[in-house]
Amino acid sequence: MAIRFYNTLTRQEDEFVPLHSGEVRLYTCGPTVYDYAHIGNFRTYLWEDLLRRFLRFRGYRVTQAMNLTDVDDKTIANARAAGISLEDYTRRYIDAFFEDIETLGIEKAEHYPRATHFIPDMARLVGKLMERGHVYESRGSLYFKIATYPGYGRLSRLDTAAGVGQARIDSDEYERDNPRDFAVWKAPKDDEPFWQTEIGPGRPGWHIECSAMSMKLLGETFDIHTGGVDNIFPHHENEIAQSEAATGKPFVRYWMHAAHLVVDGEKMSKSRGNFFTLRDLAARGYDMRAVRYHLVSVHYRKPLNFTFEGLAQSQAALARLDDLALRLGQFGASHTTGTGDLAAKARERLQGMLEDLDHDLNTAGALGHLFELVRETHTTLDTGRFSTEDLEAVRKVLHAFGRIFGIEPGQRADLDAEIEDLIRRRAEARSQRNFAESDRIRDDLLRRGIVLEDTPQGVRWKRKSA
RNA sequence: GGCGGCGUAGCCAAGCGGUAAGGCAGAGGUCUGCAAAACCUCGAUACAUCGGUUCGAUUCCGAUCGCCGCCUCCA
Repeated sequence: MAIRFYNTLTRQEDEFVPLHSGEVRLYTCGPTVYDYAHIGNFRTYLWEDLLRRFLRFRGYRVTQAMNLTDVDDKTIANARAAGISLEDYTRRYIDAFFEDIETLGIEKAEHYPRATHFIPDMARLVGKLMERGHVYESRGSLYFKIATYPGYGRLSRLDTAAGVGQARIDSDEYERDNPRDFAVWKAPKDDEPFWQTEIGPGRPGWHIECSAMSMKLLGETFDIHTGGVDNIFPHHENEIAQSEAATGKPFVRYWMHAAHLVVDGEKMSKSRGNFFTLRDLAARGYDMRAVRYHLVSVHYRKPLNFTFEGLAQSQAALARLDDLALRLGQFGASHTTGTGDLAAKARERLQGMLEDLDHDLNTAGALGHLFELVRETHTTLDTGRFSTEDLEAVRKVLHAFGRIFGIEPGQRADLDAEIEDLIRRRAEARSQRNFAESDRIRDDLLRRGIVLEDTPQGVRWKRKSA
């Protein structure tokens, strides 16, 4: 079964075949480090992580680069407002970003290129464009002339002949031949950081950064480039233009874009008070595993309407997965009363999951198969007729889910000795049918956030979900 | 104005030509010392509306309504 991805370039699902057999080169547009990333950003990063994990699960070696934009108008302005250097300012948010992706269980990419570390490469790329006649100068800045690149507008399907509004042109501080021409190199200003390079002093335009770093790390043509839908134009369109104009080669083979997250049906914005970072959700007591589950459970090309009710629903769904894993953990080595029917079902459900994921990462569909298996497993376990093979097969599916979705079911921190002792004492009381005492201990543990469940295999504990 | 997306049960959400997966919430029941968990049963004559194509449409085409995004920095 072939993997198919929706390709923004072709506007259809294309079969995925990497350039180099067995290897995928992936560039995921990363954060501009001027502030904490918000859950909308993480919706995209989490989806990209799922893409990476899925490709790896399918046996590909993945080389991923995610850029950190540490020089642009906002970072410069904010650093100045804070009265510190650009580097000191951005380091704060770079550190926060890495903490956040750790919190969410996002796998580390192979490369996290920082724009300020690749200035010579960008200058070299601009130099190449100059040689080839794609660039003109205006007031010390260098602009890409889109009229010199015939393919311009293919990705975003914008009509380049039609100009943008007159007001836009008049208000612009730079002079350009065509309002859609864009800066590849910005003239130095006294109060802004700039670099001395082979093409003169200045700082890079936004788009040139991704072109230079992606081609340097992944090759002039690579497999997948991702980002949010808002990046389609102008960012990705411009990347294509300058990259292909410089090399004469196709830049990216599959362009994939994630739809936005909205909150209560509205765009997230600080002024509306519906702007959330990961830290905001953690402060409200939400489980980060549930946040991950929630943001990844909706198909990436559909807008995700974030609500706290929805997050609570995801938390409950995830608890069901955790409960099954915990129940499976109660069974030991050998069970041979069954026929292996459950194992067959497990293989079938895993197959279904993978087929849905093959189909443009249909996570919601895949979860449907998984929960079918959850019910089938409980039902079989209730009958008591199952084999070790059955248990192993289900565990394997849960583990596959864990690897791909980045959430291992049944994960829980260990208990401290005092809690363990209380559980033991309750079991003793209960075995003596001293229910008053056992219930008292159970209530006490519940107050400490530990839920006990009595089963034929003995007592099972878990942490109370928020 | 141009381009693109979305509208499926109380909520979330798959399916996308053959008669509606899954999750959450809810009701009843089984099990349990009691709970919890789990299991069983119950929910859309129906997929925004109206037309069209088809033997047959939620699924294709057109129109309408509603919501959202992009066209300027943005995941």
